[in-house]
Amino acid sequence: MNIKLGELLIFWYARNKRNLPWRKTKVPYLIWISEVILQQTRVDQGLDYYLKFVKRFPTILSLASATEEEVLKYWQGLGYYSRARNLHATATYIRDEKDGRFPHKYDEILKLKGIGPYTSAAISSISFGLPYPVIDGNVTRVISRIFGIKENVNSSEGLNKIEKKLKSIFISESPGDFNQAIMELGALVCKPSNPDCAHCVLSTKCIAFKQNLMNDLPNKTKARSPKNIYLYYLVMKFKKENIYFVYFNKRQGNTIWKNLYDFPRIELQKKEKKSKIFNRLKQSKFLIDSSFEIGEIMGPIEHKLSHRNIYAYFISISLDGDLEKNNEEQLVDVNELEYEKLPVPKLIENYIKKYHNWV
DNA sequence: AATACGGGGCC
DNA sequence: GGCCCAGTATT
Repeated sequence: MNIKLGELLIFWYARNKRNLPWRKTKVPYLIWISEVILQQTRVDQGLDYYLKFVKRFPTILSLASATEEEVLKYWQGLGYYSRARNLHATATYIRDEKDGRFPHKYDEILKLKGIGPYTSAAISSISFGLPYPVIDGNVTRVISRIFGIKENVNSSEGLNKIEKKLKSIFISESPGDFNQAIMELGALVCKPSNPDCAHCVLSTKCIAFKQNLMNDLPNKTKARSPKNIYLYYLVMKFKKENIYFVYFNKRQGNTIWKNLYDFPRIELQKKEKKSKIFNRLKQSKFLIDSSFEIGEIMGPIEHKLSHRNIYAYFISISLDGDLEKNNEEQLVDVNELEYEKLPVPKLIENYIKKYHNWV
């Protein structure tokens, strides 16, 4: 008896898989949403977002009918917000151009905004039973260990080897189960550090295990260290008809947190003295013609991203009244109730929750 | 081929 | 403090 490696994987998966909501369906829309949420995101982090998202937007049509702002609000805190913008854009595209039906072919799915090779293969295999193997971080790790692939998996050479070996064990009769099985093994057993080889169904066939290379594989290019930036947010408050408002800024352009809201800000590469900040502040285009009073400064609040270490300061500023609107930034005056509907970056959410007072 | 894009968990 | 995560788009 010579059981195939792929069969072993599927057998293990059947007995050990987690009970996750998107595993109870094959509906392309739901698989799509789950796969996009899980891009660069762990199940634990994405699970609640998935449940709330599909409850509010249960169909392609409901998602297409919503505003992007509301979709972003449901995404708030999850990061990589282009995912949410692309989901919304693609939903409207499918509604308007595809008769509301999700495409059925790998190549068609691949063309959709926000869907790359991984996600198209995942949807194709899980929803439509098409024989496309997925390659994600889990698969790369599992394959490189099983076959002892030492090439840098970030290189095209390494990736080609991964792909070739993966195809050699792929079970095209059960593509969805195979794909989820190998990812599940990567997530639960063949973990990045301290893999649980003692409980791995593949250990006897695993080169990394046999040669004790588990902690050396996969061989990856190490990430560059993040850059420090210093943000000085202007929290401009004023009173209108006995209600307190703050100016928020809808972020424009192709940059971080696009279409989310924060405050007008001064961005610096280095930490500067308060006096220098105040000088910059008084000359800022928002305040140059207004009368105002500087209140307390909060911070720094540290906010660490994969590519940035942000040190954020929040400068409370009391205005006498309305500001003249500035064209370059999209300023909106927002009160406490209106704020609840606005999508904001986690950093801003943290500040508001912990430190901001509206009056 | 390299970089931007978020945020959280683990060691 | 670095590494990694059910990646994609852009340069």
